[in-house]
Amino acid sequence: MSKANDMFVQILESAVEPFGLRSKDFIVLTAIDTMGPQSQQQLASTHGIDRTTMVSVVDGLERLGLVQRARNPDDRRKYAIGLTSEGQALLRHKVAPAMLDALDNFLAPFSPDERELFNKLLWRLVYERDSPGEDEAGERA
Amino acid sequence: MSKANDMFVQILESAVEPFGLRSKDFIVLTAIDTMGPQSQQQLASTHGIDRTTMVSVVDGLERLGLVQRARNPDDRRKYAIGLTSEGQALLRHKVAPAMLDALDNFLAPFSPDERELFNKLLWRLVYERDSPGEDEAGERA
DNA sequence: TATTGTTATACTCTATAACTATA
DNA sequence: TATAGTTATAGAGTATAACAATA
Repeated sequence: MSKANDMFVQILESAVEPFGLRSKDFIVLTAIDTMGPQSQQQLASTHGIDRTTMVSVVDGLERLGLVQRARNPDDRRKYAIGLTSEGQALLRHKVAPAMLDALDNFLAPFSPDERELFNKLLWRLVYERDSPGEDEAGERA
Repeated sequence: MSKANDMFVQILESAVEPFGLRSKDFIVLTAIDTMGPQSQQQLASTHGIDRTTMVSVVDGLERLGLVQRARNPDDRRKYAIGLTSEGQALLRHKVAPAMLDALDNFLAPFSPDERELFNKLLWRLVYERDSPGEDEAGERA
């Protein structure tokens, strides 16, 4: 399991590395492209990233000219982190295709049916579970 | 994938934590119990752990009285790290069962057939792959 | 008072370099 | 000269605490 995940992570990291990105950057760019401009808190909490870490992630993306920090006029404490046109173009035409390629490479040992099956099993493993930590009364010493 | 692995790791770590152990410790203890006394280098390289890290892993296990450092008489540079009787008893009767319990808990969403299927798919994902990095000539820009 | 973003700081994990003793 | 073990050190990566601006 962990070995497969290590390969998975390394393949995805290698896919975005030529663009000077980490997989975290891809996640953030995709979230903005999909959901629209968001605050750093939203971007952080949605993806289980610490908000202080998100500062440097956005710093890096801004330095690359891929996102821009605009203030949210409705709540001036928040930013509205949005994609620049360059950021959107790079994500859609270069980075996302590279990620899809990498995922395809990772799943190369599987047939299309097996890919679907594997995905379903993984999904159930994560989400089809009794409320975690709720039945700890029955734990063994 | 990574989310499932995070759960996997956390469940296994929680299983050995009551014994004051980390999953790395379990791996080392099991390796010694299975293969017999080994040098720190063997223990390290076999499981992709750095040899300097292995020093502190063995330090911790020795402090807990679970392993002992004996010199290898055939090559006095090497240790022969062996289990103490306490270490073997704890591993076999407490830690290993806790690990099996944890694994069972992790795979709870699956039926027996699905567990076997999932294992086979994972195995193929890791090992049924073209020699990694060999066909990079065909990589895209 | 609480929240957003920021900075400085600390902590964990791991890797590198240099040393010793042995081969 | 090379290897096993050790130590000190440095580098990621991440988390905690405290602060300013805003709500």
